[in-house]
Amino acid sequence: MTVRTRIAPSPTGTPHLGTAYIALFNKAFAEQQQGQFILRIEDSDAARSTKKSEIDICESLQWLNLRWDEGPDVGGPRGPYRVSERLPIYREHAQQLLHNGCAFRCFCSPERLVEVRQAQQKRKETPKYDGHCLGLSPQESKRRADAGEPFVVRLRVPPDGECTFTDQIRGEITIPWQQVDMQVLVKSDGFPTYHLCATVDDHLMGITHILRGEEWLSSCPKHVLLYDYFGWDFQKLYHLPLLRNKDQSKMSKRKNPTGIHYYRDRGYIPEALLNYLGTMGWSMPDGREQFSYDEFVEKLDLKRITPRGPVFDSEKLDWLNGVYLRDLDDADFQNRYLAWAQRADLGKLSSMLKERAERFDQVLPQVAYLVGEPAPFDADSFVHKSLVNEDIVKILDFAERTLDTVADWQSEAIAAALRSTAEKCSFKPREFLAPLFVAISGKKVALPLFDSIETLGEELTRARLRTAIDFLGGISNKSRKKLDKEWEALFSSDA
RNA sequence: GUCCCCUUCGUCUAGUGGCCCAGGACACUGGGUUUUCAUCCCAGCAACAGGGGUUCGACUCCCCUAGGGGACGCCA
Repeated sequence: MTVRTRIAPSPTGTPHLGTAYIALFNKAFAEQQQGQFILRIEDSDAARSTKKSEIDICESLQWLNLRWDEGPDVGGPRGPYRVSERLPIYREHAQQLLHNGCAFRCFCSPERLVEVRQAQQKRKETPKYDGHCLGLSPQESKRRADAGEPFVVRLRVPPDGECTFTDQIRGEITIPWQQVDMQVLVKSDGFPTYHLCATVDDHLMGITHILRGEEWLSSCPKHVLLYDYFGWDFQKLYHLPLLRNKDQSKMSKRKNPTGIHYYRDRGYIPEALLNYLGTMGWSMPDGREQFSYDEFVEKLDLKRITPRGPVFDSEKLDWLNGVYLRDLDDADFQNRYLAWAQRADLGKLSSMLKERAERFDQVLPQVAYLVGEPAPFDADSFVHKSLVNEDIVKILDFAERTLDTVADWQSEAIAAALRSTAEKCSFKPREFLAPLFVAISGKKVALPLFDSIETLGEELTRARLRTAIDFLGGISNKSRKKLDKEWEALFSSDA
């Protein structure tokens, strides 16, 4: 039996480091076993999935050299490799479950579901579906569906007993069925949920080993049940630990740069990043911390994966990247850093740069803070005639939240969003923008703010804002709460 | 709240009952090499969450407590 592994990202945002982490282990293991590594695009959330995100994901995995043997772009014998192109397959399988009584139609309105959930929470019970439509006769169920009443398909779950399965990293795990919700398998728009399509596709695509994030551990019983209902053999499961923030919580963009592009744009080289990711929850038998991807493939032993969630330590990554840079021979180093600095998006700034320069030697200093690190702040970087420290921190924090909502990362959209926030919290645009300018550029004089932000990109911008906030003393839990409230008030008054 | 997972230096980790009064790496501190800086070299700091068992012997096995994390969506 050939080993087949997969990674199934959902194209709903910027490519995440966690995806690269999981991809690395899947790919390396498949390669070691002379099997195949598959990329499947899990675009089962029609509302949030975007083509751009899919392209970004592919591109960032390619940058890391984590190429796939089968996938939406390269095809393969078990395609198609996009959930949205496999709808008839899921429909057929859902039909089968319905037919066997392993699943049932649910006609409950979203409003009712919310009510039920709230009542359960009030009674301190585990929120889950109350089984309202469980008792519908097949005839009744079919009649209502045929009459055009909207419905979802839910998984039938045993009322008692427990589910036992094996995670290859942790051993046997037992979860009471009472804890397991009657999961929606098919949404009212006819799309499958993750649980249905992932299980069906993993089987149909011949996946033999599932290496995925630990967040899936508690939904395993649903997957076990589905495999049981279909009569299929279950894959070997490996739940890799979740990458963590410094405070041990699941790595998130609010607390850490999580986008793969961020690391590329800051000049980490793929070899180093991959190497570092390979030391998260795993170690070489001989303890070596610097190793190439090929060495990783050669020595990878899934049994050596630890279940403990590792904190992503950017300082150690910096050190490792430095080691790699120093190992490059001089010509290589030159080629690579010049290639890195050769950024097409810098071209957009030409008109602004021309106005501000008489010679090329005056151009470089102007873009320095966009291409490289900005000058460090000093005591009076943020001093402002009408703003106190507290205002400035608030502005920086609100700017970060505002930028979160910008879907189209263009200077016009960025400008509009920030201006609107400034107005809402009754700052003059000039006041609101001043601290941002310093936070972004590190200087009092620089290229226009919104264009700088556009060029910097989302994560780099976020990182600068956060650095500035830290420089100003950070945000205590107490003031964080206050800011949350204030933001909430501004935001909801919008509606 | 319920369920599940986890618990070795600040951080990443080695350790699968005696080799461990716990080893390596990052960070930090001190020293050396170097015209500066960086690199490099040397040294130092620093951990088995707590409590019960099991055992001749526990970092390693079991139980409890505590702490951390995750899940509880017509998101994945």
